[in-house]
Amino acid sequence: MNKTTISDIASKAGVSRMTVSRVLSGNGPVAEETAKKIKSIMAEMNYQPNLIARSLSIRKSMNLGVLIPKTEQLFLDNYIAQVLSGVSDIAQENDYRIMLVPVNQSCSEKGSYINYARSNLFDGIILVKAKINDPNLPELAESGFPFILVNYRKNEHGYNYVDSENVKGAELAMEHLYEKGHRKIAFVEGTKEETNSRDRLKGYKNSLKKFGLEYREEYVICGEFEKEIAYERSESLLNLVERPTAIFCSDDYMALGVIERIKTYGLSVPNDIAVIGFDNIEISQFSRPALTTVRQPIYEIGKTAATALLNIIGNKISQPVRKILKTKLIIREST
Amino acid sequence: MNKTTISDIASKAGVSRMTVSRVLSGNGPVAEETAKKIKSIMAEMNYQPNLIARSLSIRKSMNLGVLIPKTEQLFLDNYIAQVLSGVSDIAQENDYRIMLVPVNQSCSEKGSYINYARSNLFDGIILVKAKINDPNLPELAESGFPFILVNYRKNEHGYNYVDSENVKGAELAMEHLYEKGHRKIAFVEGTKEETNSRDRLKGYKNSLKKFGLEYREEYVICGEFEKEIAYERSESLLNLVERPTAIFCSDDYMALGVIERIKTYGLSVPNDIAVIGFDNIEISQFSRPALTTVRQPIYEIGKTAATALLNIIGNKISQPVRKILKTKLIIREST
DNA sequence: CTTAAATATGTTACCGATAACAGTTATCGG
DNA sequence: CCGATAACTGTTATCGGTAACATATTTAAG
Repeated sequence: MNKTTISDIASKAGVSRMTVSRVLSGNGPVAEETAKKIKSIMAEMNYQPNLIARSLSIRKSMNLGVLIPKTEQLFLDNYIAQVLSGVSDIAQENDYRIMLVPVNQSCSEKGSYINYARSNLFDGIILVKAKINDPNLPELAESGFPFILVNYRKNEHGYNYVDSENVKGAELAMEHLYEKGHRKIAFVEGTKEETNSRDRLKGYKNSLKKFGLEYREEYVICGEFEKEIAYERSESLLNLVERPTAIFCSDDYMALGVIERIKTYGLSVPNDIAVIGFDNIEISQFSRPALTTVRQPIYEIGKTAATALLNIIGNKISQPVRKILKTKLIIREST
Repeated sequence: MNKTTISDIASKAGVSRMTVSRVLSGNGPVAEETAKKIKSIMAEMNYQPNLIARSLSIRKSMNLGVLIPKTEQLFLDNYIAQVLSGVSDIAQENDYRIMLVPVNQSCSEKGSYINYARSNLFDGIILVKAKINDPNLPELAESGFPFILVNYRKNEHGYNYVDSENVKGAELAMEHLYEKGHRKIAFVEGTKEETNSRDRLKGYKNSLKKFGLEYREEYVICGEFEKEIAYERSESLLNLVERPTAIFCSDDYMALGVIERIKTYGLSVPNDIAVIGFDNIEISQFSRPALTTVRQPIYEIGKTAATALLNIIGNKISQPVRKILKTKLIIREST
């Protein structure tokens, strides 16, 4: 399969490569007759421009890099899948392509993905679920390379982000539990390394204060945003003498793990213990009991991030992008 | 952010660009001292090679294109997410990158994605869930461009594929239903345009014959592999005078839709009607009742496809790739 | 009818890397 | 001590496009 190049077309049409290039791009005048001839030759020879060569020439890759923390079976994470859907839709509308880059969780290695910015592979980067102590971030921000954070909030110079109302979302969840009569409410943290996890904890604490409830250390455990870990560690909550009557989990996956563990104790959700999640992933409506949760508009977050990134790339924006999307309580059966 | 190029490094080090290139690739001899100096300058200047330029030069993009049928919220499809996970893992191991390309369902437009093959963007293509009458396929096969089909079987010259045992998988499901005592078994087809859907239908028919059961047209409906459509159309099954006692669905999403519909009739699954799915997507274990289904090793399919594709690209393989992975019955509560 | 502007096309250089070939110097065996 | 080989480095051309400038031909305006 030897590719047809612009030179092949040019020589067959008896014109210079430049004339062919003009037909391709539509810029610059070409005689109607010439253009017609060139077009027919292109069709006949199945010509497709070499996009790599074009990228090199115009100094734009027409690619967006989507960097996601590398985990096992990457895309099974429904959250990431939804973000990707949003990004993909916007990219397509703008003739951009998407390149997936799983980056190592252990973000300690410096220069691990800042190098992608320097590799000319992407015109911009979408960083999903960045970690708070990620040493690449300051470097990236300083470099001026177009990038945007998804679900990571940082109000410093050079940072752009799209996030959802995590603090308020957590408060919504807590209000709901409080109204249901719960006073002993435990909290399952995600990872301490992500801003949205911290924000949800903050919302939890805010609410306790507001309702005049005591903050108890033994009521807070860390589930690392993983179902299995939440399953394991929730044991400590269930063994407490003053067992909580409700458990607020920082994400749905952990909520599912916690519910599973509660069942092993022969306890019922929500009668013995109510459980609420966060995110509203696809499964939450199918699990049993169906999960009460706080909806994040994840697909919209992806769309918003991609749109903003394209604006940054196109220099259509001067101010930093800092968007916070609304969350919403979705009441089902687990509370 | 002006990128440092190989020329910058070369002139700063007082050598030719070629020497720098040799240090980069590790091919060709470079004096230890020179190499050291060049490396330190590269580090100092934050040099990263322009991968676009390199691609043009070596005539390899180091990208795999993953073409998936464009649907709403693309990546929510758990099947695609699992394939992607597998592909991504293998790609990473081999320093390849993944580019996602949603392609229009209406595959009628000729040349829609064959052009990707000619654009030099990819070294190979993974085609997920191709349609039977896709006019691009023969053209692609003829072109000799490296590609592999996932869940599409076609034993013709130029076609490579990875699929699972769909016929046998369907027979496993039918056996299970038969053993459970069911004699009136309905079938919900996926789309007639995919080979795996046809294969499952074939397995259904095979089993009917084997068990001496009559094939009834009114027992077969088409759900287009969509939960909502299956929900709608399953009505016709439930309204039959001789209502089926079991419904075999070509995929899990449709099974979920069917179960939902059965519930609206005030009937119970599995007591009144048993339902079995296909795929074993993530949700199937969470739904209620938990879904009995036929597991496809989707993640492995992705891995296998990517591995094979890389072999084809590297010319390490001369024979067509035709792999069929095993399916397995997973019994839960819906039967 | 002349000149300026618009149209149509070509030339040269360049994007940033690598391949192929060509020197030059150092090393080694006989 | 000399020729041969290996080690090191450079030169030139090329991948397939596009930008900037130059030139030739029309067309329009005065």
